[in-house]
Amino acid sequence: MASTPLRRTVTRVEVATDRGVFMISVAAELAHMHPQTLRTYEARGLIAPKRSPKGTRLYSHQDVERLRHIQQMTAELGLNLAGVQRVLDLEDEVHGMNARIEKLEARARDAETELAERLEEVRRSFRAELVPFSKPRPGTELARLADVRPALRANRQRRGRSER
Amino acid sequence: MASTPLRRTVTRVEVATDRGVFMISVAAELAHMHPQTLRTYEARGLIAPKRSPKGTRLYSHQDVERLRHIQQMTAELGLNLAGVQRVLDLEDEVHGMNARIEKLEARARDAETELAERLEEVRRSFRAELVPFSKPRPGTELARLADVRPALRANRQRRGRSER
DNA sequence: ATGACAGTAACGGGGCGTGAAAGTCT
DNA sequence: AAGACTTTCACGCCCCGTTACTGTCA
Repeated sequence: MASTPLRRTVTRVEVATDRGVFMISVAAELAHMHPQTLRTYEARGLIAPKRSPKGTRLYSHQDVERLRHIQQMTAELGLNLAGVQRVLDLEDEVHGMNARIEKLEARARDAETELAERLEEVRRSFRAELVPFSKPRPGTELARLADVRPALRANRQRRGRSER
Repeated sequence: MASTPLRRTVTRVEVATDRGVFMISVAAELAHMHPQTLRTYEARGLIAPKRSPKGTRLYSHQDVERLRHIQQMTAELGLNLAGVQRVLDLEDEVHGMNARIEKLEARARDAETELAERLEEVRRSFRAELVPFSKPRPGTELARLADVRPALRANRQRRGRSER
């Protein structure tokens, strides 16, 4: 039986982050916690692992991440579980608002460039269809239409005042 | 000594909300706390009352509000002080973000109505100076210029897709 | 001299992590 | 039969609100 020495190999597996794959002992070790602590957290509603058909808890990658986050709050910052619960709620809220802000910023930016583009387009069409045309008499609507940039500038200033 | 019976009267005073006016015993009573608890909170950095020239703590109306808020978190929700600290920070953040969202929403709304107004104005000027004018031939730039609303509508839809 | 302030220190109840005991399933 | 899961319960540490003691000032 001169067996070849055992060799430790490394494998890589693709798993959905919300798929329950770790049993409680593994999840506890990954999160540096006591298994019983994980059960307590579940009873408190801080975490909700899936269950196997046999009833054993199955923790997903996301669950482990959450556990680590909780561990950091309790061990390093000294929060109790009531505090953890509240903080998790607030952090969710903050993330939601951040996403909202991103979208609003993009929308505001779009609307402004849209405005500039549209006016530019109008100006171009105007010229294309009426050329050749003599320079509009100063002070007329046509004169203003011939160059819309001053309006845009005034526009930006007006908004700038009410901001930040 | 047939003194007239004492009569309790009510007075009203205007005071800046950040002006230190309550000594510790009063502030403690207003917040339903023990005076010593207030000193502990100050040592923990949860509250920062002003000081009189003699060194006695002076709590403002805002301070009392904050104390009540802390009291509600510890007594009703069961947070410990570490949790309170973190929650207060997060709540500040949420308030700041809320203000930011308000401004962004107003700005986006302005930009959109601005766009509509500007185009409408262009259209009106156009008509005013060129009337009487025959109906533009369909498919020409002039036909599109004569009514800008379809462009606006398409515009809104395009933005709508990338939203919420 | 009384009373409210200041600070430091000790008691005590409750939260929570850990460990043990007992049952079930493979 | 051994081992890992399940639940329930008890021990013990630590946080923190309260109380008590002492000193200072008006």
